[in-house]
Amino acid sequence: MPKKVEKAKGVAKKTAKSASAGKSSSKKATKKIEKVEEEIMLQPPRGMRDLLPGEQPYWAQLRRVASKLGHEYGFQRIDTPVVEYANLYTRSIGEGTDIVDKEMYTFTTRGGDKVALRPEFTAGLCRAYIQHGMNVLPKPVKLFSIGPVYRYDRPQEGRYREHWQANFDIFGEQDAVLDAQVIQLAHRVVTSLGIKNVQFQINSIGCPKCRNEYQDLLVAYLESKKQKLCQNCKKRLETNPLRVLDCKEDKCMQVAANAPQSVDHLCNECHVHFKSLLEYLDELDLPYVINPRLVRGLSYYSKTVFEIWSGDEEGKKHSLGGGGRYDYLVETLGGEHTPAMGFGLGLDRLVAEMKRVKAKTYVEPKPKVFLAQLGDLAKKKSLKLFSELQKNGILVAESFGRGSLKSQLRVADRLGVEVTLIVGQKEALDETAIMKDMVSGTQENVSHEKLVNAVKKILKNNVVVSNNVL
RNA sequence: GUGGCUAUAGUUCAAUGGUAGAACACUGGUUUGUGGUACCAGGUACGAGGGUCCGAUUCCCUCUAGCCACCCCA
Repeated sequence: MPKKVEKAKGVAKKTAKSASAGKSSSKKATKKIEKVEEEIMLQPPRGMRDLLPGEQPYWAQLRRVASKLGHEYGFQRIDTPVVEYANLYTRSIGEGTDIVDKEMYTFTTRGGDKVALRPEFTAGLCRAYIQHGMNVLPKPVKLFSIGPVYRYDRPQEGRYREHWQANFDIFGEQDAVLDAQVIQLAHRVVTSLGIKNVQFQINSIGCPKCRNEYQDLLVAYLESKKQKLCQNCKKRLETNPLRVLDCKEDKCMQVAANAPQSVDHLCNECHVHFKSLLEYLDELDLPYVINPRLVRGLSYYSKTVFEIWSGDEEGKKHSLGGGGRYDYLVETLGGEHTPAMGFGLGLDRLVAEMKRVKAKTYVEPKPKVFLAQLGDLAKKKSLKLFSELQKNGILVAESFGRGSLKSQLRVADRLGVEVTLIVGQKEALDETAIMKDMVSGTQENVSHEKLVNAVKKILKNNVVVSNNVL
């Protein structure tokens, strides 16, 4: 029986004990009690986690870098719902893909609608693009999103059921220069975070026309070697033959090594497109390799596909993000023909990587002034003083809930403030405060109206000493 | 979805077939309105369910969760 982890332990234990003491005679009764006291699971659902204050500096830095660069490249922020109708994804990502077949968070609403938590951004963006008639906007339309996405996967390092992505998509432009620019942007985001060891894997899977021709060739080839493939790949042969190229089984890799490659069977248009992309990339001085076996798990891609790999020393590599061109998706979903290109970055993995390389983080400015109070009257006065100081641009910390001056000063010290203002009964009565310089230890009495300037003066003098926060 | 390892205070770790300790952290105090250090005091834990046993946190089973590998991807 999958029972819950119970943390209301005292209660729960008593229930359990009285249950066993009462034996079978009171089974029904105990069951009822258990139901009433239905335990709260003091943990999130599997594969989901809290991002605690301690690691927010990494996330803040990440958000800043991503949205700043997005802005500089002309992207506009858009937020689409976390939940969409499930068939939006089955239609776009495609049946036969792992995402749709086994990783979708699908459920039925009270109203009977089949919906799903978004497994990625692109489909929702396309829906919004079509719905709001963005095709009338000057092209290209560049959209940027950041938020959680969901995959019902089995969790392990760097893989969560709820994870965050930053997503960049460009609609309405088919020129390969955009592909290059998108890849450049991805590169700049990652390197701006201080992550150095990355490599881009690039491939072209052609357009529907040449891919179908290629796929026929591939299937014919694979059929001839069918005995040598693993169980999974035998199935893939029916559902998603391209993925056989991606299989990590030794025998499949051997078969794949001699398989026809999509790059060799591109139609003229796709060939030219890929070639010019590579020419642009060569201009960019960016670490990429052509990986003819890179396929990607979403079936809407055409022509360019790419992934960003981080390689740490031990050769253990994992994907930080990926994307590609999807010239036919908008059309598939019912819009007008709109070439498009985009990519997503896995923020959880970027943060992990940032930690690994001890990347720069963004820390909110810390208060340099502490306001201590003593006694009822002083407490009343200091609440107002607190906001007065802040209105004048002085960040103030406090611990109003504490009584003794000693404990307040201890907190002040631990926060590393430079000035502590002390308001006691006496000061409260004559509208003054003791201004204590925490560095030198000296203190003086200052009237309320002179306080702001006096504090600013001390902070200014101390600036050189304490400017090492960021 | 498959396989392996793990599960003790907020955290990092101990010990034990007779219901558990430390460190750090937290709260308060060390005379009356002044910081670090030191000292004192205090609260908090055996993931859940079942079995073996006089007795289980300890042994066994199941579940759950976490980690790792596969798979897949971000």
